[in-house]
Amino acid sequence: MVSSVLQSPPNPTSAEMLLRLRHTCAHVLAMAVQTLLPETKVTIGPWTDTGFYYDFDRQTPFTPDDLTQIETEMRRIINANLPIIQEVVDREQIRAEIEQLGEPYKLEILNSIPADEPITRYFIGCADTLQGVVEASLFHIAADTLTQKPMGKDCWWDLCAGPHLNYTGEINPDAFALESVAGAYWRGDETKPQLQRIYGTVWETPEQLQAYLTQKEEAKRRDHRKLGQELDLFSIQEDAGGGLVFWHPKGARMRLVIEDYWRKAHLDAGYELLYTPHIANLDLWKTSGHFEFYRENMFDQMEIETQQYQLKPMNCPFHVLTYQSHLHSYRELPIRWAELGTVYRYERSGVLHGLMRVRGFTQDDAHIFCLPEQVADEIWGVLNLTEQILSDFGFTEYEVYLSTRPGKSVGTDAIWELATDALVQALDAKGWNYVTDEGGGAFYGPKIDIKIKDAIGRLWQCSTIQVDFNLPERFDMDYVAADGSRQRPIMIHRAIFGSLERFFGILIENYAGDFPLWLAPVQVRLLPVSDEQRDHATAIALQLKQFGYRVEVDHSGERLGKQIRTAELEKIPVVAVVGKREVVNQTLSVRTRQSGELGSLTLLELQEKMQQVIMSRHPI
RNA sequence: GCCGGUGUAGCUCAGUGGUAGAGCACUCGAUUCGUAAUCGAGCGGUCGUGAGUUCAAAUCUCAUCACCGGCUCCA
Repeated sequence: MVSSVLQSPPNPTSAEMLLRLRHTCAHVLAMAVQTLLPETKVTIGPWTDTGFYYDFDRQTPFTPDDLTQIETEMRRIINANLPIIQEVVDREQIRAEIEQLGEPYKLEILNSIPADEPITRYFIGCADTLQGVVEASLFHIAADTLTQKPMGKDCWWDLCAGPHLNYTGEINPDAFALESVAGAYWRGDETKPQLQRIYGTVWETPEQLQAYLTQKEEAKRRDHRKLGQELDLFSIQEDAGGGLVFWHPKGARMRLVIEDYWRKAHLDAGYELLYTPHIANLDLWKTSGHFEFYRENMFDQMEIETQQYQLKPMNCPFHVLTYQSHLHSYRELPIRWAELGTVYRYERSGVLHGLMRVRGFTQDDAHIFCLPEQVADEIWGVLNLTEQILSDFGFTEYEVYLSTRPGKSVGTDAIWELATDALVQALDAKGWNYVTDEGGGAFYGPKIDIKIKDAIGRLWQCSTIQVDFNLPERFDMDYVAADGSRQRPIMIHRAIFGSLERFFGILIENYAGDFPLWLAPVQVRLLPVSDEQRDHATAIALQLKQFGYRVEVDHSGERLGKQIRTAELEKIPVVAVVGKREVVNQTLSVRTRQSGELGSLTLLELQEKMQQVIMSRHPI
C-alpha cells in the first residue's frame, strides 16, 4: 500500500507554500494558454487538494495535443524565472483596462468584489515595464505606477487576491503536470455558460508528484468497476440500461453474507424487519410530499386500472403506512423498523457511475418512531450500531457532520431545538468529534452524516441519521399518551450502508478485491495435482460445503502451477492442494494469499483455522 | 442533462477507404504433472445501433445508445 499524500489537503495555515505554488501554477497555466491561444478568455483558477485548475472560455475546446503544448509553454515560463509582482489597483482604472482587454468574466469578478475591499492584480514577467519599480519595492507596487500596460510575450497579469510565489522559477518543472480537460459551468451554475476547465497537479518536489501519481494508480487498481468485472461480481449492461445493477453469483454470495450479517445485527439491536412493495398509489407520494418536492428524481407514473401508480424512490411512506395500520400506545415506543428496501430514482445519464451512482438500489433503511424524550437515546443507539457494523466491515475511521436548521424549513423552533440538542447529546455521549454544518439540514429536520475512511485515505459518505418532523405531520401520525390524549411521534430515518450497491463498491475498493475470509465469494479452492485426485478433492469440498464454507474444486485439468496462478488472479484467500501424499496422509497442503504456505493440515485443522479467521473478520 | 473522449471476439487490445487480426478465455486432443502460465488444433465478430457519402466503410459524415473524465446533482 502506498502512503497517502492526500490526507491533509493544503490550506492557508498548514501549507502556505503549497497553496502559493498551486495558485501561481494556475496563473502560469492561464498565461501559457493566452500566449498560445490569445482568443481565449480567462475566468478563475483556484488551487485544489491535489493541484489547481483554470476555467477558460473559448469556442473550440482544448485537445490533448493543446495540453501538451500548453505544458511545454508552462515549462518555458517557469524556466524563464519571471518575477511575480502584486499591484494594488484603483477600481476604475483596472475596470478600464479589463474592458480594453475584453475579458467579460474578469469584469464580472471585479464587480462582485465588495466596495471596501482592496483590489489587487498579479503580474507575471513584464520585466521591461516594471523594472524600476521592482527594485524600489520588491514584489509590491503601488497604484498608479502603471497604466494601460499591454500584455505580450512574457508579460501577463490577472486580477487576483493572491497570495503567490515571488518567481515562476520557484515551481519545480518536474513536479507539475496537466491532467485533463473538462467542461465546467461558469460559477458552478448549469444555467450559465459552459467553460473549458484544465486540471493540473503540482507539488513541491518531484517525489511528491510521483507519490501522488502512484496514489492515483492505486485508486485505478482498486476501481470497483474494473474489479467487479475481473472478479465476476456484478455487471451493468447496455441492453438493460444504465444504472441498473446485475449481481452475478459471486457478488450475490457476498451480498447474502452482508445481508445476513445486517439482519442479525438489527434483530440484536431491537429492530423488527419489514418488507414493503415496490410500487404504490401516487396519492401516497402526494401525501408524503415527494411528488411535490422530489419529483425530478422519480420515474414516470404508470397507470393501473385508471389509478396512477408510482415506482418507489423512498421507503419511508411505506413504513409510515405500516405504523398507521393500527393505533399505538406510548408504551410501544420506540418502534424500530428496518428494511432492505429497493428504490428507483431517476438520475441524469451523465451522473451514473458504476455501483456508486445508480438508478435502482437497495437501501438498508430503518425508521424509528419515538417520544420526544427518547430521541437522544435512540440516536445514541443508532451511532453505536453504526460503529459496530462499519467496524466489522473494516472501517474504523469516520468524519462526522451535524447539519442544522436551514432557512426554509418546517416545524417549530422548540422542536428543532429539541431534535438538534438530542443529536448533539448523542454525539457527545458517543464521544465523537463532529463538524457542524450550519443550515445544512433537510427542510424537515436536522441530521448526522458519517463519512468512512478507506484503506487509502479516501472518504465515502454512507451513513445518515435524520430526524423528521414533516412526515408524521403530513400523515397525521399519532400515539395514545399516558393521559389518553393523541400525540405526534417523532420519526428518525437512518441508513448505515446507505445503499448496498454503493457500499459493495466501497468494499471492493477498500479491500482492492482481496476480501477477508468472512466475505470472500470463494473461500477455499481445492486443487488436484492430477486427475487421480479429483474425486478425493470433490469429496472434501462436499464436506466443507456442508459445514457452510464457500468452496470449489478446480476441474480445469491444468498443472498445479497454472491452477495456483488462476486462484491467485481470482484472489481466492485459501487454496488446498490435493496430491498423492495428501490422499495417503488424509491431509491438505494449504496455501493462503496473505501468509503463503501453511503446510500440511488435516481437514479439521483447516476448518479450525478458517473458523478463527472468519470470526475475527480479518484476512487469513 | 451539459462539455470533451471512447466503443472491433467473453476479456485486453492491433487494424486510417479495398478479403476483419493477436494474446488470454472457451472447446477438443495429447500430456498426469507438486505451489503464479505444458503443447497442438479448433470455435468465436452484420467492427455499439441506425441512416448517409462512395464502385467499395471498422475506417468519412450525421443521429442515437452506452461507457470514461469532469460540471451540476446525489445513497
